[in-house]
Amino acid sequence: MAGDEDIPGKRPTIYDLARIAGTSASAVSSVLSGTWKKRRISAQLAERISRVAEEQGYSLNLQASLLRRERSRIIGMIIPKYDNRYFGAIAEQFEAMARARGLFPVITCTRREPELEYEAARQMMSYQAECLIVTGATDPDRIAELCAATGVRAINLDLPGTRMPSVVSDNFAGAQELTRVILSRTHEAFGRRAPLYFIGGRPQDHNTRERRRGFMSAHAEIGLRVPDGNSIVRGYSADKTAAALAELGIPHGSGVFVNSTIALEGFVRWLRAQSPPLELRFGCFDWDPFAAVHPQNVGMMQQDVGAMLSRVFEFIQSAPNGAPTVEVPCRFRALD
Amino acid sequence: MAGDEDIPGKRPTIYDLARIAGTSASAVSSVLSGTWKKRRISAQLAERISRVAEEQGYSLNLQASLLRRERSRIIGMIIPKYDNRYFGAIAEQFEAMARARGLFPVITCTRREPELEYEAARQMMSYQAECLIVTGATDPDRIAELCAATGVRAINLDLPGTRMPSVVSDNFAGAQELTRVILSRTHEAFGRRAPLYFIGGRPQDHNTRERRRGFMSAHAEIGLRVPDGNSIVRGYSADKTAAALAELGIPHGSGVFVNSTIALEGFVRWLRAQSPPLELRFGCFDWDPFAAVHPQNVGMMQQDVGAMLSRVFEFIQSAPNGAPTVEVPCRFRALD
DNA sequence: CTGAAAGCGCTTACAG
DNA sequence: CTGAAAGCGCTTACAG
Repeated sequence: MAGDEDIPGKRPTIYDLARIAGTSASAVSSVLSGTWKKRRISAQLAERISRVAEEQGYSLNLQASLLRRERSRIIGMIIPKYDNRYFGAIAEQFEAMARARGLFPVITCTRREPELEYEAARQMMSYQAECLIVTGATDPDRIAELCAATGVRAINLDLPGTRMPSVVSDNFAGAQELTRVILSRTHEAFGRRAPLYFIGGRPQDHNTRERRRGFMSAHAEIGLRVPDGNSIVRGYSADKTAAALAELGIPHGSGVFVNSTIALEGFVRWLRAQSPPLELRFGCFDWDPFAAVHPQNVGMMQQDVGAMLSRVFEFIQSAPNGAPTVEVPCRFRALD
Repeated sequence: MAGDEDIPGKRPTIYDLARIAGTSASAVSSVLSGTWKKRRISAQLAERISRVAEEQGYSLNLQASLLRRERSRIIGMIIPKYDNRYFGAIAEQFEAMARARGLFPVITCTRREPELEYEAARQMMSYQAECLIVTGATDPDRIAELCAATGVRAINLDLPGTRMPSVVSDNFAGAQELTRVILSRTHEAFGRRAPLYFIGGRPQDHNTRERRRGFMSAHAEIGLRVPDGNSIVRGYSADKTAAALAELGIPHGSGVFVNSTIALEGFVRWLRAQSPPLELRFGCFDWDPFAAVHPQNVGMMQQDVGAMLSRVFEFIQSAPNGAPTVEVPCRFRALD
């Protein structure tokens, strides 16, 4: 019992446990990994091994274990932000759903920097991830190529690519519905039908394009033409949005379509700073519980994170050919 | 060139690269890990190896590399939520700061479930983390014990423990300042000085106790006694908070101290549902950019995530004895 | 019912 | 300037 088994700073291995329990490393390994019934190890030995492992504060060396195993069960995700209700919810639910399926989730945050996205994806390959979920990536196709080269299954979430399966919201339909609501609520409140403003997003990105298409379509339905000047599409940044709004000068009684809660942050800051107070109505594509109670907010289009992730895991299982894109409906949420 | 080096599904190893480049695995390893100058390998060979690695889509097997290395440079963090501005900011900044220091951050979300917290900590040991940041843990001392047994350095963040160094906000001073502001703004608005309500948190947890102490102290300063019935401290849950508020019935012209944005979510939902509208003033311990523009919000106490994480990394470097607790000042933020 | 042995893909002293 | 070899801590056929 006494002696050299307690070298400080040195973590015990299965060989240490075997020596202490008076058995072999093979037996220890199979007991600790739960495969001992099929090896028909006696319950007594199993019990002794477990006790010794406990006493010694043993913990498996995952690196060694994974190196030997054929499958890693690691599933990676790269995501632009944590500090945002949409992406925060994605990260949180992804971890829970992965664990529920017996996988080991590893997430890393890439801040919408293409180089970081690529480096993070490479690191996931190094971790031996079996699968990579690429969320909101600036250049998903470049990452797709990397994954293809290493034989890692990859799936886009939030933003689609052309070289791997993608799961995105039905941005067109969602934006169309949201635009209709803002138009009608603005009409109710101010008695006039004027084209809305569209604030936020990147002109090139798929989501912004689709949402603008839905926005335009809802205007066309009621015979309204949207002037080119009614848009501020200068990227996902609250600061830039607020600055641009100050230049634009939105008149009293307007309606505003805000694209993403990130742009909304700049918008509400700007709105709050107006003096005298500016009366208008807005809606936002994306959900935030505090933004939802803003008195001038007519409602928010919530992306269905749970449903999107379910589709992602279905793609993982079914391994479809080509690069199909699945669109998931959004849910409109208002407080009234 | 042609031949068997392109077995599909099999990732190339340094031995494959060595064979193709006509050199040894040792040379490949040192070139790819950047130690080749000190091995005085010819620039020409280094160049050839790099090219072959590129062509073959080589990526390092981190498991094998870490198994062999003496240090992992992995730094783990367990955190209760991602989907929250405070914890989201912690996760995001932690990753960036760890990377800037040449460490590999691994974060996992434990949903305030003590069993998950413990399991996640065990998994970090298995990953060979050199260090574990324990954020907002329900039972930090149990995790401290686990880390001590495996020789992993551990540091508490957000909630202190008695067995490892801790970094927390100065909850007492922050709550005192916030309470003073709410008291004075309520007085300005409604002309009366009445004790505030305290909404949210867990009665046992350190942060809630300290914040209540600051709350009480600010009342005592101006000779106000707070009735026992003025508190709702039923945990961190928006739903429970909203339900409890419905029972309590806060009168017109009151002031409310909301403890955490999680409780605030329930509070604003409840407030918005009141008819006729309830006029009161509130402040919140924790920052949220949308909650900040709420018309009845007098300001928010923002925890200084950057400063807290800097202290955490200082603790990691200095490896202090015992279990010192550092308190970091908060910043009051109002929009007016 | 159990153990000895090979080997996963690296890194690093060691020997030229 | 470069390579052969040992060994990190496991898992898993294989042989009793």
